[in-house]
Amino acid sequence: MRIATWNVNSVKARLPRLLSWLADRQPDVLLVQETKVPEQGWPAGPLAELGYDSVHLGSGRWNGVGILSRVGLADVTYGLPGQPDFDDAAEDRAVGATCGGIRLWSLYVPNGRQVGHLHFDYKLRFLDAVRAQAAAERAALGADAPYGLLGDFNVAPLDADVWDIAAFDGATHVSAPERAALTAIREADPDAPLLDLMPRASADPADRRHPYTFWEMRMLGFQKGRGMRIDLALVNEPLARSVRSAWVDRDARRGEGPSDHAPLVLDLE
DNA sequence: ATGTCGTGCAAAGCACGA
Repeated sequence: MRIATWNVNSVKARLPRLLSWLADRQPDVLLVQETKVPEQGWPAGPLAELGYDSVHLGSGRWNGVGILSRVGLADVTYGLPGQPDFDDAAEDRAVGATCGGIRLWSLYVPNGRQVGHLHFDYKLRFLDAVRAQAAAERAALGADAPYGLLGDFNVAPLDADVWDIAAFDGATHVSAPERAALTAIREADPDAPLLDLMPRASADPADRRHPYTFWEMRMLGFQKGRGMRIDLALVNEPLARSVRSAWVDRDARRGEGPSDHAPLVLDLE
């Protein structure tokens, strides 16, 4: 079984690449973020032609999250219970479902913009809602139920997860409060922490590069190797023990018209 | 900080978000 997460940065602009990626890589489940389409723009038909059931949460030009599955798609939850609003509205940043017996969330954590910005506080509150939901859900499902929070967290967990930590002095994505919020999600149950699965940088087992998942479009970030590992898979032990390999599909960042994010792929036993 | 994208408006360039 193969599970992947990918911030596609517009499902409309990326549809040809998305469909060819699905055909090539054959994931059983794909969690997508930043679809940037309302419901009527979701390409359920073309995805069904490739064998995927899908659900989508989107209402406009920003955000939007979805789940594609060919191993079942049950108990769908649209949005996080207790999710904070921004500008008096709940944004389309979280959808959960059970696929092939695994409880999964597709998450698009707010960017934060600048440390101290209203959006930064919103980001921290969103992360806290993720923590609360995961804690409640895991308690209800039981310790043996495989569970994973996947998506674009917009937080680099470690200094090594950005191309040059010195360039991030005072910036979002690496600040102490963001990392503390991430740790709080992982360690909500100290007896059963979620693991931040560290992928390989590519499908090549010998690849020793750092496994970035995002490179800025501006300033030729990819070409200059200026990446960040901000797309994460936080999984519990029952799911982690079945993961044979985790890798970033760097090739999906190459060529004409890529997303600024590469897919993160988990191959399970 | 920004050399790039993607979106939608009411457009034929701009504002916004990342």
